[in-house]
This record gives sequence, C-alpha cells and structure tokens, in this order.
Amino acid sequence: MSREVRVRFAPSPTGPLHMGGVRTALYNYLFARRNGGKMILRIEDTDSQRFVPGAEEYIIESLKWCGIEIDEGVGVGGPHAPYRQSERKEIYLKYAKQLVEAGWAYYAFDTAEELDALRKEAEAVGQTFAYNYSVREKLPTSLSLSKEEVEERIARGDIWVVRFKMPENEIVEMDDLIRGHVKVNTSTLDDKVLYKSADALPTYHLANIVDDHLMEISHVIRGEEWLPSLPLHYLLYRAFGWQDSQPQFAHLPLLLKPTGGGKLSKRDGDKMGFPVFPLFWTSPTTGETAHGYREDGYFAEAFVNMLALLGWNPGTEQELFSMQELIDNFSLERVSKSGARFQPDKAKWFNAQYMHRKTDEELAELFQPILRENGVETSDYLAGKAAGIMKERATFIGDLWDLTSYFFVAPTSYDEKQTKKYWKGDNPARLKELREVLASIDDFSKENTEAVVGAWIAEKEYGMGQIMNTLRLALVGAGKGPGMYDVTAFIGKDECLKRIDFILENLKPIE
RNA sequence: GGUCCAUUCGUCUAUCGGUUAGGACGCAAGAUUUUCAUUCUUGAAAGAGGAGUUCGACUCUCCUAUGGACUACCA
Repeated sequence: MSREVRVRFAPSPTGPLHMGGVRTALYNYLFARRNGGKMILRIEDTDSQRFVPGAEEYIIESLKWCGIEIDEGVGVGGPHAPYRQSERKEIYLKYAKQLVEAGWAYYAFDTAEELDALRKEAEAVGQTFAYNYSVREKLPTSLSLSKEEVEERIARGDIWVVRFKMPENEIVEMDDLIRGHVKVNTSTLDDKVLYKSADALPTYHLANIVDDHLMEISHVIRGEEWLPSLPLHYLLYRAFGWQDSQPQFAHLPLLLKPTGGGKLSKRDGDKMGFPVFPLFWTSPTTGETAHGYREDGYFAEAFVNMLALLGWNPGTEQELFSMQELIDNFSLERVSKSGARFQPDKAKWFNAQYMHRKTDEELAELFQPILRENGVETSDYLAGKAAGIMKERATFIGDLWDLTSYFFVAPTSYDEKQTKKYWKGDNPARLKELREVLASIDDFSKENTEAVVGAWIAEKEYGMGQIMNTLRLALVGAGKGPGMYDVTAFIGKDECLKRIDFILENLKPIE
C-alpha cells in the first residue's frame, strides 16, 4: 500500500512563468490527476531581493488559462496553509537550529565580501574555492570558535548564516523516477547555506525540504537543474530523520533553444518571433514586455498539447490529446531523459489542428470580436459559417479576417494580378451574361446555383476557368477564397448582382 | 576547471537483444482543383566514434567525443 499522491508546483515569483515552468506544472498536474492525488501550489518567495510584483498573479492566471487546476495552495488555501513561504518564515529557524544541535549544521559568520575575496584569491592561483570540510574549521564558524564567542556574536547582532555540514567522502545513493540510480561522493559537494539571519529567511534548500515534509509531498517533480542538489536534499531528509517519508524524485529534461545551444530563454523568442511565456507580460520595473501564447492567438488546449509532448509521449502514434486524455495516458516512465528542443513550427501546427476541429459555434464566439473590430455587425450564425468554411486554411483565429472579409464586405479595389489575367477580352461581356443567368435563379443555394451556372457554361461552351475566375474577381476582388458557389450562397443573390454591377461600372478592362 | 546528466532522420520521438529502424513537424515532388489554400500520394532524411558481452546489439558494459545542467547568504 502506498500513501496518497501529493505533488507540488513551487515557482519563485521572480518574473513571468516560462513555458518550461508551465510544462513542469503540467506534468505535476497530470501525475496528480492520473493517480488520484492532489496538486499543490506553493510560492517560494524566500529571496526578498528578486521578488517581482505581479509575478504571483501571473503564475496563477497562467495555470488557470492552461486548465491546470490547483487543489491546495496559494489562492485556494488548504490544510497546510499558508502556502507562501514568506508567510511561513517563523517555522524555518526552528528547523535550522535543530540541525545545528544535531551536529548536521553550524553557524558561519563570514560576510559576503570576505567570501568574495576568498573566491578571487583561489581563482588567482587557478583553483576553485569551495566552502566545505577543508575550510569550515579555519573560517569563523561555530566549528572553529568557542561556544561563548558564538553566543556572544549572535547576541551582539552579528550577521550569521547556518550552513549544512556536508560529510566528507561519503557516497550518497539516490533514485530518480526518470534517471534511475545516481551516486555522488559528498566530498565534491559544499556546505550550502540553509538559513540567513540578515533577512530571517531560509534558502531554497531548507524551505523546500521542510515544506515538502510538512505538506506531506509524495513526489517531487521538478526541472533537471535541481539534480545537482539532490544529494543535499537526501542528506537533509536523513539529518531530520525524515527519510522514511521522503518523497520520490523525478527530474525533468530541460527545454532547449530551437537552434544553437543552451536552454530556452526569453531572448530566443524575441529573436525568432515566438512566445516563451504563456501570457503577455509587462515588467513592472523596466516596462519591458514579452509576448504570450494566449495573446498571440494560441488555443490553451493546443499549447498544453504541444507542451505535453515535448519530452513525453504515450508510446502510440496519437498526437492530439485533450487534457483528460493526457491524464489517462500520463506516466513518468515515459518522460524522456534528454533535453527537448522547442520547435515553433510544431506549436503552430498543433494550433491549426485545434482550429480545424472547432465547431462553427465555437468559431463564431472567437471570431465575432474581430469582425466587430473591422466594423462588421453580423449574426453568430453567419460569423460561424464563414469561419467554418475557411478554418482549414487558418492557423490562428486572427487569420480568419483576411480569409473571410469578402463574405462581409464588397471589394472596392481589385487584385492587380487577377485583374490583368481575367478582366480582359470577352470576360467582362461574359460576366454581364452571367449576371442575367444569376438574376434568373430563385433558389440561390450552393447546389442549385452550381447546377444552373454549370449547365449554362456547358451550353455556351465557355471556358470554366475564365468564367469562374472573372466572377471571383467581381465577388472577392482577388484570386483567393473558397469555391465560388460557397461565396454566392453566402452573400446571396442581391449582393452578388450588386458586386457584379459595381465592377462592370467601375473597373476598366485591360486592353 | 570540477561534479552530475544526456546522445536514433534537420527537429520532436517509437523501438525495452533478432524490425525493410516506425510516426509527426519541416522540406521536395506528384495528384486533385474555377483561384488561393486545403487534402491525398510519394520521396529524401537517423542509431556520435571505438572497444567489449552475446549466436546476434540502436537496445547491456566500459572508454572517448559532443551537448546540457549545476558549481551564490537565487530559486
């Protein structure tokens, strides 16, 4: 029997949530839902320096847009509240002290400046300074100073930190749900800061372990950048005596740049013209803005589908998944181990697939605001119908206006190429004939018009291409669009005749 | 530099010792077509290199190379 699955997404509110972060949240969510567990949102704001106003709201809104539901945490509350680490700050000192008393940690009084100097010194002779077993007893720490002096310094208000006392030359053996068995020698690790007196706040490592334990987290699913600190976290669980209830770990591969080396960054999006954030963002400090998938016209379902398959696959050839299908199929075993290059083209392809699957009703709702922007007032029925006819050619809702404008607005100018090709010779005269044919039709349905006009063309032995393209010029104004009878049926008899009359009167034939 | 992780078509990936190494994006060609598209068909395109283990390795082991992450009183 295993305990209840409880996972957490624990971002830091230092800016807009990156799409890699969204994927981490998504995998956590899918895992929780798949296993009937809980999804927790914890905000890790233990770095007062890097806090960015609005970032937390951005994170919550992003998850909401993606359909990632939070069961417990910031914004929804729960039995382990508060879920914002800055509001939990009193609880961490106790745990830091517990570690010192047990001999797993110690006080250190070095200043940031002193440490910088030591690093520079080491660098000068081609070495790397490591705060570990080799120096901790030589530096001003509770390991080198007398008990009285330590107490006096603390009482006096000296700045101190608590550091983990990393054991020397011990092999830590770890298991990762994605990577398998990993071993590390502790001598290669350093004494990480766990708690800072300067702001009375823990660092990530302490807060993370304490909160995961207190919140009864069963699985930690996070980015690969955390793998190097996994030994520390293992040791921390051991130091607290919590190893029996320690969560299982899964480290996700990173999202890489479309081209070149390194992980995906904001700059790549700016440079190559794709969003790296789910939502539009304006920096409250610099005023800088960043594109968002939502504002750029992507459907949340398409974005989520694309993200899910970037580093995970179900082992079948299915590519389109609803959230529920993702939940039904998800497993950590099928997450790949290597980083995945993000491909903007594939994101567009996913969006187009979702576009093609939208019903006329859904399209109408999305399209109406754009129609209104362009000064078109029409029924939902017609908006949806026009969009439905053309959706196969669209990737974004925003493409629809260009694709359908002639359904709503008569052309006033004519595409040059199409004019040169068809507005010459007999064509204007034939269009005049066609006008009379159309005028005689009562049932202007697509099928009937096609039958009548087709018969007329056959009888007169006119060229189909010449007639239809001339008509297209008159009705659409360009050499594009769906089948002509889609257009005639949509705009109706009166409008057809009006447009034909207009071109006959206003466009001079090419000699 | 050190530590850890990774490595199948250009990209995302399937394969869990025996396959003509499959699919998708993108690309190219062809077909369809009243235009532009769509759609359909087809094609080019891959196991980083070297040693092992084995009757047999893309698959297991080791080495090398390459890529990535980490190396803060940031997360």
